[in-house]
Amino acid sequence: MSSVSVDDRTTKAKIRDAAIECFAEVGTAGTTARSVAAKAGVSAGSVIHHFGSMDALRVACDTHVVAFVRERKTEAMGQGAGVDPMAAMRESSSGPPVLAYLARTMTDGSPHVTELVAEMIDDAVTYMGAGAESGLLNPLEDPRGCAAILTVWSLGALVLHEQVKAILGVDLLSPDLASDPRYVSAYMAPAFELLSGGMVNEAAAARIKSSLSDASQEGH
Amino acid sequence: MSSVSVDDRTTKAKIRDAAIECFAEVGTAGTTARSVAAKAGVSAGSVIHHFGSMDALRVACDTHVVAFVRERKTEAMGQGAGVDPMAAMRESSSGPPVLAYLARTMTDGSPHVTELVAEMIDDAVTYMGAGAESGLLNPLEDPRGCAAILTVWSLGALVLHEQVKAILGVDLLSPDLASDPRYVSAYMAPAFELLSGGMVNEAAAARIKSSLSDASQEGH
DNA sequence: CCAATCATTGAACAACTGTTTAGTGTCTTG
DNA sequence: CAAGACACTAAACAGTTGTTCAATGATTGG
Repeated sequence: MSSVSVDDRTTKAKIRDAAIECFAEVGTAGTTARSVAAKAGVSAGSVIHHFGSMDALRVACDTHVVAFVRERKTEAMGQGAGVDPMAAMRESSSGPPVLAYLARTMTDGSPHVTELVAEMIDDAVTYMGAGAESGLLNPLEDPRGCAAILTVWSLGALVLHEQVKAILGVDLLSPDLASDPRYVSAYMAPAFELLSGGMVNEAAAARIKSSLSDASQEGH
Repeated sequence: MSSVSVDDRTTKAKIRDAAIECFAEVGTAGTTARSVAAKAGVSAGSVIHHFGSMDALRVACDTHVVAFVRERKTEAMGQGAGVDPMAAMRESSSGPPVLAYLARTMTDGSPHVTELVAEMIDDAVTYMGAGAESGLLNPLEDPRGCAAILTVWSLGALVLHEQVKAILGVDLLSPDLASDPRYVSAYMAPAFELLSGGMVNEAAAARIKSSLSDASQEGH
């Protein structure tokens, strides 16, 4: 077995993975060609030689991460709808830190990432439809709208993982998040309370809902 | 009236406001001393002269924005609890773009911003308590936890405002957001549906809840 | 085995960064 | 009115940035 602790990645792949790490750690503007080169164990010139420019490297990382996430997603969907579609990406300990990369670069406006978000909403619609059929979830008036909001909230919490850690003591990027008791008690429990009819009074909600639809009618 | 279209701000205040704009537009790492100077109509040396260093300027912006938000917050709380505590900051059209600044810098880990988030959670607890007394909201098992989750979701959506604009066609930073019919129909309506007991089936939620509390007990 | 392509490097480049400095006005204060 | 403190600037500084380039070593196809 020659593959024991031997890095058989291409130099280009090494550089790409190192860049993903850098982007995840210090952000898009903070990563330099030389820091990527140092982390990959090559020269700065080699980074440019393989990718042409730092912008192109950024694009290559975007497409690679998005493709990676896409794979894991379809993998996870094949095994039935879990409650947490992001668990698969979190728990893949090997390879570059794709979740941290997404959390960092989601605010930098990459078109690939925006596409990915749209796909995640599509997936959420599917997941929630399956949950409705199994009786876990109620049928919704606006399934796509609800899936979009829920996805944005979920991704937003991920982007704010540092704030979440400071406030709730929970690291949303931790690979073994699901088994963290604080995650269950401080994050999942309140979230479930809010989403299982705990927050807005139903009678009041009906009143507000009608006034909302009135207001949106005015707009047309 | 000598105040008609006369900028009576101190040079220092001009520089600070220009810096807030720059940070909001291109982020912490993207703003340079010269770009701030250009926007303020002064020289780069003057920026350093007034603030000592770029890091100190960043801190000054943080503290100023946080203080500004604090003022508006207590102002809004004095006038009774509205549904949207961030409306006041959004609609203050004059002055630097504090909301955009927060949305940009919230991921850059400033201690002042973290403090502010903690305060916003405190406020949310108060708001939600008032809502419960007025009958709009149900009493919650974990008021603080729910307030924290709701605040993180709300701020996360703000941080992802560019993604939200691309997906829902709604600009969460727009000063007249509340009167945008797309905001009402594409954001508020689904959010209300989710939070008014629309999503998780109550019977299923009860089952999950008990299993959640079991799991968190194991952790101790 | 030779030639040609490719990978890789260290040095050099211009452009930019934050910051310093010396100098010039412009106030305030005695 | 004189003098010192302050505001402000343009120029220069050292450091870092992305990128280029010439040179060397490795691979590979004929």
